[in-house]
Amino acid sequence: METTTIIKQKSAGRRKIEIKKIEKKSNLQVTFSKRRKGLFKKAAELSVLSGADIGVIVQSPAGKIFATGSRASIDAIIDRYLAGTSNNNQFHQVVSVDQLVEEKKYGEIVKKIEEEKTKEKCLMESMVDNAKGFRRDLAIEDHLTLNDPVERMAAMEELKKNVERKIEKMSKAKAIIDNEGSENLLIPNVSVDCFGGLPVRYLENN
Amino acid sequence: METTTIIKQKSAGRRKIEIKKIEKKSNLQVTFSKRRKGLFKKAAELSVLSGADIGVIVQSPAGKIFATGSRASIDAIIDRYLAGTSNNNQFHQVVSVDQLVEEKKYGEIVKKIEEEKTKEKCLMESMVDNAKGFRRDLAIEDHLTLNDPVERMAAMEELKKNVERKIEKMSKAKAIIDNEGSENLLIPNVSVDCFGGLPVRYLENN
DNA sequence: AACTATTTATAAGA
DNA sequence: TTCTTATAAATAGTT
Repeated sequence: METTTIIKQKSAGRRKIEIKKIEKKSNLQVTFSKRRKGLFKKAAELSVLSGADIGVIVQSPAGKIFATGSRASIDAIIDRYLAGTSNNNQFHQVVSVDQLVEEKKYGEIVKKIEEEKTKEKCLMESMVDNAKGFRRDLAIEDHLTLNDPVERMAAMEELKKNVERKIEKMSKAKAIIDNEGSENLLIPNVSVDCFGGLPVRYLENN
Repeated sequence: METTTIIKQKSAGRRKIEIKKIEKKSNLQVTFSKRRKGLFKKAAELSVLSGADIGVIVQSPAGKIFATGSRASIDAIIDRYLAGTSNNNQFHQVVSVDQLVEEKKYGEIVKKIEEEKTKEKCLMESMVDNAKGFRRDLAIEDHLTLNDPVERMAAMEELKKNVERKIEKMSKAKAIIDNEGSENLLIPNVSVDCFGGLPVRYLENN
């Protein structure tokens, strides 16, 4: 007597897909859901493992917005992002005096300050009359309890005040550079990249 | 004669790790680098596959900042993020009239507008005197060519103007609600979550 | 929502 | 840093 063993495949299993817009609406919905969740998990893991501050914001095709961020609040990250600048591939040097002091690298501090001072001086001289090249400014609030137009307006007013404070700060910074050098204008290194629309080019070598 | 076959393991292979701060500095550096790259790849893939707008910003423990964003620019995302609000778990309904029109769901449009109108009215009435609960406002610019204090100041001025425009817009929105209802105040659904510091809680059920 | 075969990401090691 | 490889983790298609 012969027996036939039928192994029933319960699933076809994962298949490779091409990374391009999913047209089938039901598939798109479920893929968005799965991968959005996966992305947030990866962000959280990276933050915990490395201590990095991370902010992620996603808007689904249906217009629903999801955001996640690390402990230091997106605010602090954005603030530093705003303070930092890049010009094509010519980045400013990362300088964190506190960190260097902690590592007792006083020589490096002096060296970096001198470098920054030179850079800022050059930039100041060459770009005073060339400050119109920006196109976009972003405003964001990450608070959880804004839920009516009145609150939102109040938040906007607050943001406006914050911007004014930042402008004041930058004015002082400019004065300091003019008078004393750029010791108080230490600038974090910023790498910015865009994907979508253009070919995907996430940072490979930084 | 006997032969002994030695199978040399070229690598120990991947091992499971616990998701907690990596203490060994060299490991942390390489893990940050790999996972940051992986995160950006995932973000780019999600954006392409689903057409979602995505912004990711990461600051390494060393202070270096990386950012990536989808085609519609982080600006547009943040703008909608700012327009949208959430109150604990009581979210506004996603309403995209264009989308509904495309799907010829006119009945749903009317229904949703009515729902929003009711919600806004309730919120307006109950929260007029309670608009002080926010704590943070964020300012960000994602332009690549700001590279000196003068340019940054100019950007700040521009941001200030944008904020003023937004306040004006919100004022108009408020007037519209008062006079006509909330048809022009369709609010995206916003889900915000924080990880790090607090226990990791990325969105499981949304 | 679950399942699972596969693909993809990645921890160590070289 | 860059490469390899064993293994862990994510996920596409199915139910």
